[in-house]
Amino acid sequence: MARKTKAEAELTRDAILDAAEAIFFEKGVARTTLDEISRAAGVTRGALYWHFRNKADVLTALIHRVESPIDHLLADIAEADAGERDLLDRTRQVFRRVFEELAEDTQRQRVFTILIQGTELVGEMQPVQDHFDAKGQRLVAEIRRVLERCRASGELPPEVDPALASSAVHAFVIGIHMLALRCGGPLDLRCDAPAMIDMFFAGLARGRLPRPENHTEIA
Amino acid sequence: MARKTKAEAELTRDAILDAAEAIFFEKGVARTTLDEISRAAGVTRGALYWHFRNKADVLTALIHRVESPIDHLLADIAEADAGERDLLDRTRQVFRRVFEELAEDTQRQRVFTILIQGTELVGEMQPVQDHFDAKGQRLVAEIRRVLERCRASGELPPEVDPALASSAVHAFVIGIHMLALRCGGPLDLRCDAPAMIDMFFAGLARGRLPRPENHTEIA
DNA sequence: TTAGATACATACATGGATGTTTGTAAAGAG
DNA sequence: CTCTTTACAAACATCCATGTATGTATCTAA
Repeated sequence: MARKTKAEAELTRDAILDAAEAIFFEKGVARTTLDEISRAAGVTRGALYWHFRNKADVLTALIHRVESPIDHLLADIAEADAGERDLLDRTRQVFRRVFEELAEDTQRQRVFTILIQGTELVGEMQPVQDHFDAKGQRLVAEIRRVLERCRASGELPPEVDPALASSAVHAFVIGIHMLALRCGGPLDLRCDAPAMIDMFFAGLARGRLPRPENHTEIA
Repeated sequence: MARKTKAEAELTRDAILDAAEAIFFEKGVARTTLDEISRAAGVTRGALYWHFRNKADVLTALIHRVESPIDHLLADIAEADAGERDLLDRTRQVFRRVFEELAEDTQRQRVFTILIQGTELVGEMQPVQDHFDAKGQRLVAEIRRVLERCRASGELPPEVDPALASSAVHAFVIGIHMLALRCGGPLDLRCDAPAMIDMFFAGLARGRLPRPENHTEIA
């Protein structure tokens, strides 16, 4: 085969990564073969093994293509930290921007989705995934009804949107699960998680707590 | 081989599930072979294939062993909904209990960890996972410093614990990513995510917003 | 008591993905 | 201009996990 120039070689490398990103995204990493990737990139496995050592190497290269958003966050926070006034509000804006920028960057979205994909539930396990998703939707709907009643009764301030808040509760609960259960999870289920729940609900109620004797400690 | 009685057969089935749970937990689903599972259970693959159709069937059986915590949640919320007063506070207690009970149930913890495991980063991808974990820790530390300054300056009420709140922000951000990026993600990055960030920070500040003109809309 | 079903173990058949090796035509260095 | 290196393609070797088929001893029901 005709040897390519350096620029062309870099082009095929990118093509391989693009193909891997697309196939990993829709089939999951474990169920994707190196032959599929190279074939989708218009080359053979020979090319792939020239540029990468194995599948894991391809994946790490994919990750390195999108600069870590946490780095981004850290830099922005440091910048916000340098200012003098409205520090909290500027930090809020930093976090807003993280998601606004992620919304524009579909490549980063795909790579993150690949990394997040739990247990490769795609394929044979798809019904399980769908089942869990449906349960989540029902949960959000229930919480929303509760929060609407709370706002009507004045337990919740009127500026809190029940629809948004219910989704927020869902996200919060999911996030706590992630941090507590995933490897190196720095969160303690017994102590941190309940305290964080209290904090979140106190924030929703703007700090207006009900009767203090109603607070149950761990039995 | 001597045929077992029904009770004994059910025992080997449980042994297979126990073994699968342990090995899935430490090696991930994709990198675990059915031979490992049956061997760890003290039987051969013949027994496994008698009780289950394939690996996915084993995994679904594992999931069904722990009743869905979302069902739990839904039931508890419905129960709380039935009451008359302090609805918000009782809902808060329901969510507290979810994590308190999860903390006691190590089996459910393992199954959930198996399901959550992202892209089977175990094995060759472990350094990537560790790298991300470290980044997360640094992020929490930075946020904590910012929140401490905010509390000192009065932007944050004194009852908000910066250490806890920083971890909460982390969990919240992770959860939003999950809901927005994962299959069937019901969250919109452009609209919902920033709004939820605003809501969270407003809750931290107990609704005390800074200058309103400081709120940036999506550029 | 016996015929069939059960609960496995064992052996086999197969594919399919990986890693490696070899071939090769052109690029690039001197 | 040639010699080496590059950037792959193509063929090979190998293994390993899966699925299935078969064997078989016991349980169980009639």
